[in-house]
Amino acid sequence: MHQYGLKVTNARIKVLRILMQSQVALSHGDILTRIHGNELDKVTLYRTLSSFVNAGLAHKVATEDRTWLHALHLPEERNEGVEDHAHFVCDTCECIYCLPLVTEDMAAIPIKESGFQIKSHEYRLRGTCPSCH
Amino acid sequence: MHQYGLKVTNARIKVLRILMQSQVALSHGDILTRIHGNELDKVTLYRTLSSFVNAGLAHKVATEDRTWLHALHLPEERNEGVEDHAHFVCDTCECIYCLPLVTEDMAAIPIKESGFQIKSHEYRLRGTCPSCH
DNA sequence: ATTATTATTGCAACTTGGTTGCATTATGAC
DNA sequence: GTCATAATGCAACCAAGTTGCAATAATAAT
Ligand SMILES: [Mn+2]
Ligand SMILES: [Mn+2]
Ligand SMILES: [Zn+2]
Ligand SMILES: [Zn+2]
Repeated sequence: MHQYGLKVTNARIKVLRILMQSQVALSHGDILTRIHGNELDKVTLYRTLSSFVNAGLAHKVATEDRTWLHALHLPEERNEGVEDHAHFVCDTCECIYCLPLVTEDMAAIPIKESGFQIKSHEYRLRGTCPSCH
Repeated sequence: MHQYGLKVTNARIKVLRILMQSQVALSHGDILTRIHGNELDKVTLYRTLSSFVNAGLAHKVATEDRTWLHALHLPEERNEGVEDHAHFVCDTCECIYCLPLVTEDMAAIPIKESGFQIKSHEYRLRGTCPSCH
């Protein structure tokens, strides 16, 4: 965490652990309830999460119901220069999975000549996740 | 509008006109300010928009700052059975364009064998739109 | 055309997810 | 250990969207 320019605090250690243990992106509420005893102010959690995002440790995903989910960056993104990955939204459990899915080559082609200059892209899939069928 | 099972009202006519005239998806606020004199209750506008969505006349797109934009369905979707289209988000003007971009074949392949059952998908591009460069 | 049925509208109050200001406390450089 | 600076907790706040309900307008029935 030092290497990201962040002071090591109690709150950050707890939240980082929780994010590391999760297969899916987590909401503010998800994280709060996973904190034993709930002993963490909600504002502190908001600020902890955005410190992770600013430091480049995590990223956030907007959901359909106007909330943010947070997840650590994928290992692929750490090592190589992969910026964009896909997300899978489960219709049943509402979970959002980060998928190390390379979509680069898909991007430019279709609207190449239309005056849109593409810099990045997100591919979002919906359906049923492995643990829901 | 009758054909969609909706009563023809003043509010709906106004909002439908505004949506038809726009190249990009519009926010609640965008639409309110486009209404001459502002003479439309904010709740009525919310309900007008969701009546359009429920009736199958329009659709909504979630933005990064957790609000909804609304746009009429593309003509392609009306005629054929095209369900999903792509969106282009301009970094500069923040506008969101609906793109008649067929992404069907891209969907299934990469995570086919992973236990995810894909039902629909959205492809979101970011960059600079034609009127911003 | 008049009336009756039913959906739509407007207003006020409310909910929810998240932010801001500020005094207190903890971290890490020295 | 001392000190500068950043993180925390608390209360108040904000903005997008929702709900309840009485008044009103659109259409169907007569
Ligand atoms: Mn992700
Ligand atoms: Mn669209
Ligand atoms: Zn699931
Ligand atoms: Zn633009």
